[in-house]
Amino acid sequence: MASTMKDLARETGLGLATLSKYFNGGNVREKNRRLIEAAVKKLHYVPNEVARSLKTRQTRVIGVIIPELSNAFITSIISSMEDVLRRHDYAVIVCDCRSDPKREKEAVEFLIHRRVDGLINMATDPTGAHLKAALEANIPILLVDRLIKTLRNKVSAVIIDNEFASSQAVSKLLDLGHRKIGLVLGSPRLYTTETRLAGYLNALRNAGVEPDERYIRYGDYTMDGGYQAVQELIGLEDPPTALFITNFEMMLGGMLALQHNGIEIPRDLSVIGFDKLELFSGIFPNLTLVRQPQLGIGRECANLMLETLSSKGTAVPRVITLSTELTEGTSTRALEP
Amino acid sequence: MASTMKDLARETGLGLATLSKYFNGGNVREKNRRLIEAAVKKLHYVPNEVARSLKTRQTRVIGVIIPELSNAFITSIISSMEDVLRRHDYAVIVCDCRSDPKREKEAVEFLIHRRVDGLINMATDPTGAHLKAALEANIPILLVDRLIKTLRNKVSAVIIDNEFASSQAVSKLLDLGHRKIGLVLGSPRLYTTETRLAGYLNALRNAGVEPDERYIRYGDYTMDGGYQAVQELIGLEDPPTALFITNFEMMLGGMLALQHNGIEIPRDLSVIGFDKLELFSGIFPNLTLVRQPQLGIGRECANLMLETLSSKGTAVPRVITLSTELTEGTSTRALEP
DNA sequence: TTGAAAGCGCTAACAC
DNA sequence: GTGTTAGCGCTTTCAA
Repeated sequence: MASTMKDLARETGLGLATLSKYFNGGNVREKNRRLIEAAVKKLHYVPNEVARSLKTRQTRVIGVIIPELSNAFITSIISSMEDVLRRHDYAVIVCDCRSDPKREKEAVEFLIHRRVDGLINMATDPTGAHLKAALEANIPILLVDRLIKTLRNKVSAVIIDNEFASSQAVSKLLDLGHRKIGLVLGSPRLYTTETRLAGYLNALRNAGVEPDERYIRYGDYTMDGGYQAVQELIGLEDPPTALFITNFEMMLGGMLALQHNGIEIPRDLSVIGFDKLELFSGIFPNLTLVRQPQLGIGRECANLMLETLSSKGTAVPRVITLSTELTEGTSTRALEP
Repeated sequence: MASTMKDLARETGLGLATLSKYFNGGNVREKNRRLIEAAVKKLHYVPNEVARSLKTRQTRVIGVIIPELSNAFITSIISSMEDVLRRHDYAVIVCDCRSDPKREKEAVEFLIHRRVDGLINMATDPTGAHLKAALEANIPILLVDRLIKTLRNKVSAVIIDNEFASSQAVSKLLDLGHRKIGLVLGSPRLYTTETRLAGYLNALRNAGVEPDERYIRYGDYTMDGGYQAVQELIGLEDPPTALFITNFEMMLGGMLALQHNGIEIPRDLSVIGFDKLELFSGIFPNLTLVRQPQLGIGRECANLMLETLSSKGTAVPRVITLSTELTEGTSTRALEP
């Protein structure tokens, strides 16, 4: 059986209060500190975080709910987030809800029972219904990547400037003379889908180009979806001369579709993609793309959560918007008149 | 403030024991059960798992320590593992140690403090030194993917039959008439590296082929490493006619190297790879490869851990070896004499 | 600075 | 079946 503070008290002849103070960084007489340290070593004492949690009413655990763990964009965020959090002695419980709103809600409940100190969520359910219980339980919530309208001003968030990212990419294509620009989006009601669409529309309108519905496709953020969407776009009677594909998986699928159809980039079609993931920089080396600061997102999440936690409820919800970068490759070219 | 069982007791007029029994699935008079359910609803009662943990001495938390979260093979294991575990009301704390033995050891300590019920570890440190504290604390340990020699018969494990997988792949190449077979391995001291090497050597020797050291390269399980290794192999004076590349990342890197050198598969070189990851089945569609049952590995891990936990220390350490599958594509061909 | 004692919310004897 | 009670291992007043 593991030894407890009581054992230490007996061993050292000190009181519980002194020991507790020692472990929590308080001042203890030099002689006693040595006494304690010796006893700790002798008895292999390890503080019991569970008991401490019960008393302090904080578990130092953050629950993280994500749509998919098998997604490089998400794991790189989690990875950097967990790094910062653990360095501050917070543990991370990850719940993968497989993009299923029902599972997502269950995960919230699961984590509430566990009395997590905070919740970080890349939301699957765009209505935010799943977070109601956490809101009522007064658990700090942090949204990542996807805002939820009904929770505006109620919870903090770390996002990227989707509208700008999208309009910047599209403007780039417009500048090159393209007018027929295909857009491949994620699933319809998602925050990122809607904001990226908005950026696209803005850019077109600012350039005096009337958006054409046929050029807008939804690819579910999956590779198959991207393949399908691009397939449809290039099959149009009056196909686009340029493509903006708004996530990594769809980009891969899209590239395949182009390959299968013998369409060469940028000779036949200009393409701007999304997300640079190290692993694949080699495969399609020269794509022009919108890069999100994954590591920065994770870090900001961790820090914002830490800040919220240490403010003990006085913190006002805050939205941190990180900017993306358009890195130019060789997958776009000017449209000859 | 959240309500407690005491509040429920006051509300219902029942004793704590009755309530506790109710929540733990015991028999309660029908009238009382209704009383309790009404009170739970009214007071928004949520059981406090922390208090329960303190009393029962089990946290229902499993600590998982992995070398990298940004690795599709690993996340798919974790994903299926977490799924099963959460269904049994166990939470998973994931610690990514970035393939750093120091961080790995810290993670073990971190999790011990948290009083996790069990530890699942894809080990970075092949000596197993990091697990000593957990062993002493009598925490059930489960190794995944990589065995540790010094812990033999002391801890359970879920692995694949690396030797067989490797020798099967190499035999396949031998059958096709290849004698000069290049092997790209992971980092030198890793379990998987050593066992896959052993399988390679066995297959060669069984076929009466003397292994050639120049054909054996270490690619660190990274894409760059794979690129480099393949680059070296094809640059040899007497280059191999076939390649066996023992993980997914190195395989990608290797394919790139071949591409850059204008080497066509299988015309110029036969290749067998490792791990099928859905996302990329489209990119290199017809590779012959060794497939590991990732989902099965995760599931087996979860079940074995659950079993160990419910046996309350009476369970004998057990190694579960799952088999791989060699799926034939079109990346190999018979060597013409 | 230190010690005694109360209590965090729950479970599990034990007695009824 | 149900109630009473004593902890689980810690933190934290309050006095000394």
